[in-house]
Amino acid sequence: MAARIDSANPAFSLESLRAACSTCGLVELCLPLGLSAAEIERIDAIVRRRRKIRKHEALYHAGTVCRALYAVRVGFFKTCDPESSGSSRVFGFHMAGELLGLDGIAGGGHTCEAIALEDSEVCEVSFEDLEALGRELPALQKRFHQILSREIQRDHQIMRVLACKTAEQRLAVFLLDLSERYQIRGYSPSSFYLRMSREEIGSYLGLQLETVSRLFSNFRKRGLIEVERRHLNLTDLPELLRIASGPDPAESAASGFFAEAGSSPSGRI
Amino acid sequence: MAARIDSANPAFSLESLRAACSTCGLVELCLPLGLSAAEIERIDAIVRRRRKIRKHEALYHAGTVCRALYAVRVGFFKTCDPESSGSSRVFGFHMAGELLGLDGIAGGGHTCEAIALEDSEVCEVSFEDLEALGRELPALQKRFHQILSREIQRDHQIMRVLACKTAEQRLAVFLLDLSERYQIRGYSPSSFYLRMSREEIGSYLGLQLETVSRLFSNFRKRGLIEVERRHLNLTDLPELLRIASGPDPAESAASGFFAEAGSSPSGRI
DNA sequence: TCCTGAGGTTGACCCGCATCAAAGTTTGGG
DNA sequence: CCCAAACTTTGATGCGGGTCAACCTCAGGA
Repeated sequence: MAARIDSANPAFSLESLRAACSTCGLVELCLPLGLSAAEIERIDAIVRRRRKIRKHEALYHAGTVCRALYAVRVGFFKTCDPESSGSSRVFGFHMAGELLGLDGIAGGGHTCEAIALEDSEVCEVSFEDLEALGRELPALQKRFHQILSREIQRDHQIMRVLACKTAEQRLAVFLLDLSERYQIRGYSPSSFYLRMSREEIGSYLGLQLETVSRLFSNFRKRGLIEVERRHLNLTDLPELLRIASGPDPAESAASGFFAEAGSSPSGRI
Repeated sequence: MAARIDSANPAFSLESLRAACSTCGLVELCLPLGLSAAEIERIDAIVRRRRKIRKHEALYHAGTVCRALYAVRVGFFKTCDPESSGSSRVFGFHMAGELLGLDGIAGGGHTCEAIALEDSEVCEVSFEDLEALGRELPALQKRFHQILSREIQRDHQIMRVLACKTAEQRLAVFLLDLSERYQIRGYSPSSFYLRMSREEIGSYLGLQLETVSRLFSNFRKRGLIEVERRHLNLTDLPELLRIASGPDPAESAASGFFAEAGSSPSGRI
């Protein structure tokens, strides 16, 4: 699954087990983006360990006072409210190269939990160490602030969708977002597996699972997608884009969700 | 209006016009929270100027590449999508001591604009300077990260509300949030003026202005509030809390919005 | 192999809120 | 002082999507 990116590594060596960023194919997506080789080696030193998280297991729980960040190396996560009360609200889905745990920085522990949706692997970075190194490497400091700020931007986009868009628009936005993020990582933007259930999609988009299911069927009938269980084929990206940006194609589409998200390869990150 | 807080200052002096944080009554809310007197004096040096923004004027526009942050000193702001298309989506309301412009850090300019809802005043801090000083003062660096992280936490709470709550719950959550933030600033938690229109409230909560108006009337009839145009009196805070946290009082209320927001004086900041 | 439970699809019904409409109220400018 | 525009309230109506329910498929375990 992640072969295409991992193949950028020289090989599966001892080196790649100990060190981290210097030999990682995700260097162009993750924390070290834009840093020099020398700077990246400094980061290697604070990446404590790589943790493997099995499907359905938690990387961290809500309330945990773990003062660390996690970079997804392999796999797929969701962040959500504690599962204690059955249907927990999903805040986001997280792919390789994305940082988890940004909500825990403010103190008082994580406000949500991170669950692996497939067997995954993360790099753990002590937040203390990251701050300390940031004081030495302005480029790292700036990069970290950029990541935090972009998370805020992204949350705003989700708020836009939740507050203003119809169910149909929400699903189109969601599929296009996934598409773009897969493309950035070197995968097909139009054909991929959904790692999450209909219920998790619905929770993320503020919809019921039945509505999500109906919309998939509806999109299929209109020839926009092919869908078989969790395998998905986006067969009409332009039309999906039109749906996502608003019901009225004549509208100048000035400030639609994807007017910004699409103008530059923002994706997550 | 802001007299109660400003009265903490020695006087309206020349000093208070030039310097900033050292003589500011908001020191316990704003960027310098938790820093030593010596550290705060260092911050004074990078607070470039104080800008006055008149009601309805913009502090910054979307797309502006201004690399600065703004701390609200006096007044009240909304952040929203560009007003170009009439009804612009509101992302948040911002009171004294809160930081604006966090979305602009990621580069590519601000993604939204900040409009004053009353005559206001902000302190401008160059983001470059803040990063540089953060490298010297770990406490400042940590405080800044805390602010960014808390903004993310807060956005998650808004997403929770938008995705899961009914109109009635949303308005109750909104009123209680305002109440708490006024209280933190030394004002009455139960009696205050709304600085924003029904339409702006609706935009923020993902509702139509008519729905907001109807809910105000409904709450009035139920004896929860007294409302006269924009003056508001919360006469039954416990019941508002019950409404906000969920329809079922028997529910353990484990992960409701205000289970967290209420347990500690989080407010904004 | 069957059994079981989780996940997915589809239908029927209806409620909450959007939408359209109209009238009252306040504010600010000439 | 008056007028126009902005804001607010309230009513009538309709639809999008929530809710309840039934059935189907698939994966994993005994």
